[in-house]
Amino acid sequence: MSETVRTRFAPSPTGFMHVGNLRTALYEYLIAKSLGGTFVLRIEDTDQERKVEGAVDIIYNTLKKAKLYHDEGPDIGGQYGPYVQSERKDIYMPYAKQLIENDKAYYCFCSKERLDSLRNNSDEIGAGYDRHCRNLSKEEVQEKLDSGVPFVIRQKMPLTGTTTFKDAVFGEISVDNSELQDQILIKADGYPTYNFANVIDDHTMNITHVVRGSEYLSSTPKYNLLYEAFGWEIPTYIHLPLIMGKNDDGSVSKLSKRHGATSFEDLVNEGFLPEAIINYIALLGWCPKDNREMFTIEELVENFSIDGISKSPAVFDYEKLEWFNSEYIKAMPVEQFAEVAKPYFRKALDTERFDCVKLASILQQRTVRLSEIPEKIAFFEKLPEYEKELFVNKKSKTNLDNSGEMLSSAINALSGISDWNHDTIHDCLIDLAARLGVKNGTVMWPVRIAASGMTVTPGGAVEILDILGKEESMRRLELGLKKLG
RNA sequence: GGCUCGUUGGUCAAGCGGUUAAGACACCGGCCUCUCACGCCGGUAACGCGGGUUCGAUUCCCGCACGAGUCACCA
Repeated sequence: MSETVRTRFAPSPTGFMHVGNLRTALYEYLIAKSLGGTFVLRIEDTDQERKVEGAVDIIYNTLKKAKLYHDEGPDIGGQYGPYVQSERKDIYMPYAKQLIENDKAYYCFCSKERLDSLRNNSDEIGAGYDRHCRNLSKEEVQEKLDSGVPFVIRQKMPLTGTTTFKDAVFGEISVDNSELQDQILIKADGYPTYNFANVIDDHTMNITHVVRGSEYLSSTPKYNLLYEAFGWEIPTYIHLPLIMGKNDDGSVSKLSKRHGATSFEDLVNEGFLPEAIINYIALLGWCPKDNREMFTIEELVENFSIDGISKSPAVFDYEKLEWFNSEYIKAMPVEQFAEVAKPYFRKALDTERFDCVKLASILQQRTVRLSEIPEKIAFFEKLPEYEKELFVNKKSKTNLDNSGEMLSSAINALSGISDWNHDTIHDCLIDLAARLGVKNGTVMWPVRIAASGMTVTPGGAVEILDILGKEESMRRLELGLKKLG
């Protein structure tokens, strides 16, 4: 028995990574790493009907992008393998049989139909299984087994008493044993249920800290009864508060697809950076001692502690995530942001013709989600149709008359620039405003409108002209002048 | 419905018997400014209710209310 902390992330390959799952993975990783322990990846694919092709790869990719590197797992091995439950199929049955021998479990031959009718005929919700097969005689069992009647194996719950356990977050929790169903351990197809596989795997993989969502809180006593039946040491439980989503009517419920983008992939597609997502979800249910908010994954490892985990559910707030995202974007060196943003540039324009770093520099302070980049820069590629009324702006003191004058003066002045760059354009236009005795905006507004065809643009007139280049700039200014008549 | 858990501003949350009850997001002002942003300054806004315990409860206990989770051959 080693003393090291071992946690495990045990997702089912469903084809996407729900943020709730990702947060669980994150905390499991943080708990292990902050305690110098080991983080294990185990794939729980005992539900053969819900298998999804390629789903395991999504898990690997997500973990990698999120920098939640596991120490053991199906892809990298380890001394507690195999790490895929379907490959461990044979190890569960002997344990189940051992339970039967010890009178802690029993064969159940009830058909699905019988169970269904049991449910339908009961007016009470959750009436559950009637324990019909619980007291079958040895002979009856043997006879059915011999004649090949399909069976499941159910856990034999104590009918009286209470089961109590201690959770590292929620404290002591007690449940009356009479509340516990005789849950199925081994399904008719021979596969173990999650409930059973989990316990067997966690124990045989030497998991010391079981971390999971608080939806498992009320079923944990069942697992403990299993541990006790085997005489195994009960692990440390760390149940995490749920992540909620806001419904249209203002109520909240466990975050699910109807709340919008709720998988890591969705979020990335919507233009969020993995670092921002991780940083945000780290704070959903955990708070550091010093209330700090910005954390790299390494810093999270340094600062994480179990006692900072909260009990109450947290509503997932896209606006706060957006704030984190914009903070991460702003913190990048501009060249790095240009690289990250390049795929989005391509959606709007020909990246060969424009300076991506310059584009990045005007967008960096204004980007909340990467996905909104294309619409912001589309005007560089193609000047949009626009009404001449856009030239009218009260604050800049421009109107249909003076805008034309400004434009023609600007064209005049700018045409003299031989070295077309940000500074020369800037100085030229500022000088012009001074010469004409008008405020800077009176020159800049019409120029920017003519250059972009938009009232709101990333960057100002100078930046836009610079990126457009002299030739295209002059063409657009002339066009604007013509439009003003 | 039974059981389990939870309850500090709209949201995330600090607080762990005595505080002017932090901070962040959002929101609202102002400044900066060639638009929008960024940045800076400032502002609005909270302890679910009722009983105890205590000199004193947001903090401890009990009820209630509200909310959530869970009651599958899904995980």
